[in-house]
Amino acid sequence: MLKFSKKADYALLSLQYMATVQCGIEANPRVVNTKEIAEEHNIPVELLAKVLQTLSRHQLIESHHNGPKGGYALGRNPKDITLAQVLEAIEGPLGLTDCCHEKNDQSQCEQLNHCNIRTPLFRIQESIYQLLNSMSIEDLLVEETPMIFVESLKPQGVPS
Amino acid sequence: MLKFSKKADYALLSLQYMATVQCGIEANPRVVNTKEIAEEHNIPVELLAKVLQTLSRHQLIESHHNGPKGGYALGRNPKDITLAQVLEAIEGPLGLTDCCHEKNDQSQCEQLNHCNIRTPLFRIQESIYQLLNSMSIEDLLVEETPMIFVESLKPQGVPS
DNA sequence: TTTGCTCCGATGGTTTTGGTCGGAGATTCA
DNA sequence: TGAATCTCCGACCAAAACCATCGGAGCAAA
Repeated sequence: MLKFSKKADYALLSLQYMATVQCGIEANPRVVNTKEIAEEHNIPVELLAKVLQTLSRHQLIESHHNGPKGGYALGRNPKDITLAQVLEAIEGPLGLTDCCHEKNDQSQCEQLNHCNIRTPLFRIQESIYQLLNSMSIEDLLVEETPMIFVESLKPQGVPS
Repeated sequence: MLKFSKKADYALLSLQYMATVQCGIEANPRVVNTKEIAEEHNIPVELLAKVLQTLSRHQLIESHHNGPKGGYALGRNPKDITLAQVLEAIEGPLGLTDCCHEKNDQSQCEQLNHCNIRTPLFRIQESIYQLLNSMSIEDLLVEETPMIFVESLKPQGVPS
């Protein structure tokens, strides 16, 4: 359950790779192209191209179409690119249920006219979003990422 | 992104409903049948039946096949049924990435032989699991539920 | 001018999901 | 006993999402 799409995986891998190239040992801000990332991680080139295009369209990376030396580079500091932004760009807004982001007021959700679980689920969703928004691409670089602390939604603790 | 399946929604709705019936105003532990839940929430009966069967198979609810007065009832205290258990029963184990629960050691994931994002993602996944495991069916009740009076013991018509 | 890149749209195949159907077994009630 | 009603199980189909591919246009550097 709650699986990322492969596109999302590819996006995260690419961003992590670009971050290591730009902020890693070699200090020169190099531009990487699609083929390089694809071969590095064994990803279909055409699909990865679409992923990178999407990221570029959302200003998460910058495209340098400079002919043979063109490619992509991070648009911001890795610290300023959160996982929530990446996933939202690739997979759309976070929504555990269908009735989350209804365009109109009570347009749909006609199936669950007696829906009593909306509010608790919204709270869970909000917590997950905070979680994803608290981690950035920079956090993917360090070997041992610090443990994430998530406050329990329940007032009192639970025996787990 | 990260959307629950409709089956999962139906499962949560059903469990919440059964909890209100059993632990609500009327103290008699009544058994509810599939049709009642389906009509209450406007869910296809056959699909809901499958969901309830799955929940029963995972011991989250108990089936009472007592002929015309048969049905389902919660198998445990609502406090002891966590959302993680429900979702895991319906949608399978939690796994953000494909390489999460590989059977063998390094069987698959040949695509991402240079995968550097595994560890951070595992931590996120663990946090989400803790989150889902910290909430129970009981927590779905405490909301300001719009008085789902169970006066509709014999649901006749769909309330528009 | 040629090469190699980004970019965009369209398309096909595969998997997942939502939903349906029919039937077997068990129990209650008349 | 027989009819009705329920759980239970497996198979099946249609729609949607997803993965992947292809072709082509535009642009900048060599």
